[in-house]
Formats: sequence, structure tokens, C-alpha cells
Amino acid sequence: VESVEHLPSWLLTQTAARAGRVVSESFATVGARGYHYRVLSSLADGGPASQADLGRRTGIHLSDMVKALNELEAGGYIRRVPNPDDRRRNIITLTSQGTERAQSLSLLVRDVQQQVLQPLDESEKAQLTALLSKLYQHHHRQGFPPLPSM
Amino acid sequence: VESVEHLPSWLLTQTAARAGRVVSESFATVGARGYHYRVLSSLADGGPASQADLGRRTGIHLSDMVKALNELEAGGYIRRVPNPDDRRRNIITLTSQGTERAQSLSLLVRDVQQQVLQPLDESEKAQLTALLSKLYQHHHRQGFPPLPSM
DNA sequence: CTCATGTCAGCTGAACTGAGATAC
DNA sequence: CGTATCTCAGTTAAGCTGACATGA
Repeated sequence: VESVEHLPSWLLTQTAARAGRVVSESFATVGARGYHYRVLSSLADGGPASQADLGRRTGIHLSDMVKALNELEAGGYIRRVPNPDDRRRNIITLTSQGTERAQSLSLLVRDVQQQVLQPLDESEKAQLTALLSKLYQHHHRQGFPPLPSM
Repeated sequence: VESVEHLPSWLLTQTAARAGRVVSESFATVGARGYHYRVLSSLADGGPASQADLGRRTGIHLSDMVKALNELEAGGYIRRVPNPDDRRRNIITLTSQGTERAQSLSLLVRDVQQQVLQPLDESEKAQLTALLSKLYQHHHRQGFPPLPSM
């Protein structure tokens, strides 16, 4: 039995837990959650979309998407408009408040990134991002289902 | 607002979620959980300990440790013996079944590692482990409290 | 009929919080 | 006294499952 602390999966989940905690705490100070940021930035980045599309873009389950959008709608950050071309769907759009919110949360995240990755120099940060990206791409595409709504 | 998919913290939590899921599913097939493995391997690796010490070694909270040990004790994998030198403490020891269990779970994890890290070659795996280890060490020691029981 | 969409209620493992009893 | 250990009850965000009604 080898030491747990050298297992990549252990290190991965532990550092992720740290990072997630720091991000969550940071979001909590302004009354937001991770899902809010992901949805808002996806809308700002990729434009209006249906809820199902948003789920695919962000990796958030449809059922969770409903909840997140309820909260964002209550806060005045997004609007749900029925899609006339397909009456099953809503078109989710950012309000002006939502655009501002997306920007301020984005700044928040940028600060937190530096906090989490502080012990790494620039080339190491790039390395880590590249490696994680490789893993993410691989598991996202092949071998595993495209995540939500399956 | 930049794309979420290039943020290290996003990649970190997403890949960790994948890894965690694969590990969990693998454990579930033999009726175990992540906490079980961490506790058993810590005992096999570092020898008998009090519950609080185990918590520090594994990064598991004291309250969760109680639950995990209850389950492991019910399965016959560990024993709780009162410490005569300090009657607040228990001495947690592995049974022979627990030793076997630690080994079999360890093999399971080894397979899962390869599954998760499959897209990376050997030097990339080593890089990733080194980078994560650096982050883990940093956040474990300085800046953040030593995790459980604080 | 099949499939996609949106909604709702609930579950899980992991991490964490707070309170209390006991013993150092 | 303060501190450490163990236990128990509860909370959170994230990810996930199943069921259902509606419409393409």
C-alpha cells in the first residue's frame, strides 16, 4: 500500500477542493455561486441560448440549470423569453445588470486564480493549464458522455 | 469576460470531478467509499493512530472520521481500542481483513489512475503530479489552516 | 411514436460547522 | 481553568437521477 499523498487523483481532488473552496468563499461575499458565474459568463461569451444549450456549454445539468436560472432571474440578471420558433424552448438573455455582474464576477475569479496558483511561476501555470486541458478534453469527448441531459 | 474553459480553477474542479467520479464508481462496485480507502491506506502506511491523528494524516474532518470509522468497524476492517495512556483517545488498528481490504482497494485505485491519466505520457504524468503536489503543499502548510479539527 | 425541452423533487459523497460530553 | 478528543446533528455546493408535461 503506497502513500496516498503521491496519487495524482488524491492531489487532484484535494487541490480542487481547495480551489473550489476559495472560489466559493469569494463568490459568497457578493452573494453568488459557482453556477451563477458559469451561466453568466457563458451568456456573455457565447450569446443568448436555450437552457439545454446553456447546459451543454457549461457542463451544468438541466435540473440544476433550472434552479440557477430561477435565482439569476430573481436577481434581475437574466430574462427568460419564449422562443417563437420552438415553443418548448426559452431564450435566455443577459440583462444589463447581468452583463455587469458577469464582468465583476470575472474580475473576482481572476484574483482568486492568482491566489490559488500563487506558488507556481508563469511557465508552470501554463503547464498545469495545458495538462488539465488535455485531460478535460479527453474525458469530455471520448469515453464519457457529453455530460448533462443524458 | 473570458471563456470559462481556460480558467485553471475551472479545469481543476472539472477534471477533479471526473477523476472523483471514476474513483467513486470503482469503489462503489466493491461497497467502499473514498474516505474508507483514505483511512485504511493511512493505517496501513502509517500504522495505528488516534482518530484525531488519522484526521490530520488524511485531511478528513473529525466528524466525518467518526462516521467513516463506524462503517469500517461495522465491516470488520478496523478496531477501536481505548488508549490507556490517554483515556480520551482511541487507538485505531487494522484487522487482518482491513489489511487485505487496503491492498485490494489500492490495486483498484492504481487501475483507475491509469484510466484517468490515460491521455498523458509518463513525463506529463510526472509533471502534473509535481505541479499539483506543489500547490497542495503550499496550501496545506502556509496560508491555510491544517484542515481538520480547527 | 420518438425525441428534446423545461420543471420538479429527491439523492449522493465530500467538505464543513457547531454543540456537547469527557478527559488531559 | 483552558485545551484536546470523540460523538452527533445539521448545512452547503456540486453533481446526478428519475419522473412528468409539453411540444417538435
